[in-house]
Amino acid sequence: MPRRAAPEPKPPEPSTKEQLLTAAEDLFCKVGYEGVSAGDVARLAGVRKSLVFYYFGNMAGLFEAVLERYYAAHTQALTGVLSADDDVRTRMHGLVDAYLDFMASHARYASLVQAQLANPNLHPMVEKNFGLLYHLVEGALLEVAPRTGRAASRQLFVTVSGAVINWCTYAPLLSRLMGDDLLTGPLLEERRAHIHWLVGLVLDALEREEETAAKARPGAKLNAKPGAKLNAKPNAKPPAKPRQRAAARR
Amino acid sequence: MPRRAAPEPKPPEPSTKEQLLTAAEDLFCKVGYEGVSAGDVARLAGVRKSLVFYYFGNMAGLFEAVLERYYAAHTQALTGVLSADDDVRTRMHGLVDAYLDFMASHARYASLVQAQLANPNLHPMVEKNFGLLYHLVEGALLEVAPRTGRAASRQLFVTVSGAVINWCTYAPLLSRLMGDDLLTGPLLEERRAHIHWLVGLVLDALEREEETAAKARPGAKLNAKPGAKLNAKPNAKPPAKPRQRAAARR
DNA sequence: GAACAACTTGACCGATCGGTTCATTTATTC
DNA sequence: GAATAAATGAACCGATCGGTCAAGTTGTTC
Repeated sequence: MPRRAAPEPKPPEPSTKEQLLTAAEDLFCKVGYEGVSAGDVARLAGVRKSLVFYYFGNMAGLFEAVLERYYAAHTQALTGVLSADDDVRTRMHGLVDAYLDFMASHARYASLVQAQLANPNLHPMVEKNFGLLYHLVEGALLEVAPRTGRAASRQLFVTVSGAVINWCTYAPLLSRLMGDDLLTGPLLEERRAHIHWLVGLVLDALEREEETAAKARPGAKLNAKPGAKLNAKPNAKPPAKPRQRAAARR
Repeated sequence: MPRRAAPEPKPPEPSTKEQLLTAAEDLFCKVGYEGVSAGDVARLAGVRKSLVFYYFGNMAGLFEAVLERYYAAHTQALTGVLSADDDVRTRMHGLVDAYLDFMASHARYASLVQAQLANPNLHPMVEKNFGLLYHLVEGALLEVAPRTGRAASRQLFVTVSGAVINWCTYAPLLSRLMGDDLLTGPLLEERRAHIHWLVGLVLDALEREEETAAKARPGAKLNAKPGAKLNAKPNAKPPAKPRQRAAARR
């Protein structure tokens, strides 16, 4: 009973391929790519090992299929907020919320990808998708930050993404040290407030720097440089309910 | 010719054990713990595989020996600056410098440890040493930050350590995207300036918050709370040459 | 029901792995 | 130089791995 096209569409009953994919997700996240064998995946999925190779060719193919799922969700989570037409400040805070929520609810993936990124001979698909996400986010940051220097968009990218991701990847470890779960409840909200606070400090500072730079500029050219676009509402919090969670911000 | 004790003490000529250790360092950092076999290590060291087990018992023992070396250096790099008797602001910036310099020059280790930290079933020695470093740094941050809340020391720990470490672990990948090496030259200095700038923003904000909190407090108890100790030199840069590199700070 | 494709099974293969065993060599000590 | 312990080399073992293959089963189409 491999396919359930017409007969009984009510309970979609995951296909063997999907069962394998789900099992592989579980295991990859639990013990990393290198630690998973085809037999493990098949056993968890309740099928024979050879089906792994029937459906995915080899282990790398299986891994790519899992990564594909993850990156699709990841990209979608970010493009949503970045394409909103809020003012830039709201969009930045929205990015933080979207990023943190996504990572907190996909923390196991975060660890999987982080382990891959730390691996010098990383999978081409990880490199490709990381590059895409980098250009996406760094490009968005160029709206408020210069291209180079101590406040460069590339610097902010590493800092902010690290602030989000490391909280999630360190979660299993830090939860033991702190005695509470980092990915839910008060500690997650404390993290959210922390990052929003930080982003606020950075945006304020960028704004001040732009102001002094504009004052120093003899010709009164306004809004001509990156960083100028955010002087609409200096130092204000995002205008009421930018995401579903705005309570803990200030 | 295994031992060179008395005969020719001039060229110390690394013992077989040290050759194995060095080879293991190389390989672990290059392909991660799981990706290294005893035969690989022995081949690189130019000896037989059985010697790995003769000297280290098993692969885990070899890994522990490598980690021991690394963590000793890591801990020493941090305790040095943290025990200095500079004012707290200088000490914080010194911590950043020490941390960044150490990580940039041990980037391969950073990736190795990061991959381990992202691994859910991590090695006990990694967990132990991470805990020690966490308590060391988080304890130091308690001097300037509260224990809980959006600016909590534990929050700052994750943010600052992530800002340093991720730059180094992402380096192989980002260097390709940025077209220049992240771990040397101008990009490393840009990173240094960025983190110092960020730390400065955070310390300034903590100071302001402490001031307003003190004003709100009816009894004029000064310097009673964490965060109070840094109001000696508000918003000033560290007093001239706190580390060997203070040029790029401001 | 014949033909066909999609799916599934279970046995199998060569390679590699961590680890062991044991004989041999080397340096040291008396 | 005999005795001894440390160090080394070489062959080997059982287990597991990724991957293949041929044979079978099941569902679909005519």
